[in-house]
Amino acid sequence: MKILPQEFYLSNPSQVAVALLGKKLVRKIGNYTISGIIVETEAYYGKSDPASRARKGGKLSKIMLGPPGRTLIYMVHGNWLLNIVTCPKGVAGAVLIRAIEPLSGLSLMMRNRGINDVKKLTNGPGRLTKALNITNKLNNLPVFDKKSEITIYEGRKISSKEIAKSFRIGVSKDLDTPLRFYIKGNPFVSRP
DNA sequence: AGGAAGATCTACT
DNA sequence: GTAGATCTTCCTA
Repeated sequence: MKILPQEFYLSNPSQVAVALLGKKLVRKIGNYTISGIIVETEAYYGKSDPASRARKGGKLSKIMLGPPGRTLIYMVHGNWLLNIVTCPKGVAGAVLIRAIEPLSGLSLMMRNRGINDVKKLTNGPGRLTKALNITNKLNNLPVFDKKSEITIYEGRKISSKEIAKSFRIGVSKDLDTPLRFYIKGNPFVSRP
């Protein structure tokens, strides 16, 4: 299976968010591998976006302004959230991975989460980072590099008919445009 | 040094 | 459906 090149992440956040649906997220831990299909994403912009962390400045906005195709990880309400940086260097943008459909490494995920219910394993941004054991140590890693602990590969082709969109979830101030995208009818999305 | 906010989760009714 | 726990980062004094 082919790894996605860095150019894949050059375009604007909402385009990349749609394109990431159906792709395969791979997490390597030592000799073990956990993988899943991305089924739900959200797009975030720069300072024009009231919900974006780039607005506050600091270390995170530096990563967001950096080159695309890198991980951006940070904590909210005691949960780590996984994002991928988009847009060329100098432009702020990111895509939040909200949910995946587990493919392999199920038993390891269950151990990390402490539950046995597969449907609740990765159907939320904080849940999936716990299942994949993602922390801020993995910040700023290139996901287009085979050697990284987090990588994204070509997955299943998704037709535009299968894609649904809505407003973002949990944000205090949203924009006028729907920026959340998910695969219609998939049981692993956080909210139908 | 202290405090508040925040793109959430779980448990309980 | 709602309440409370959660913890890192950034802002202010």
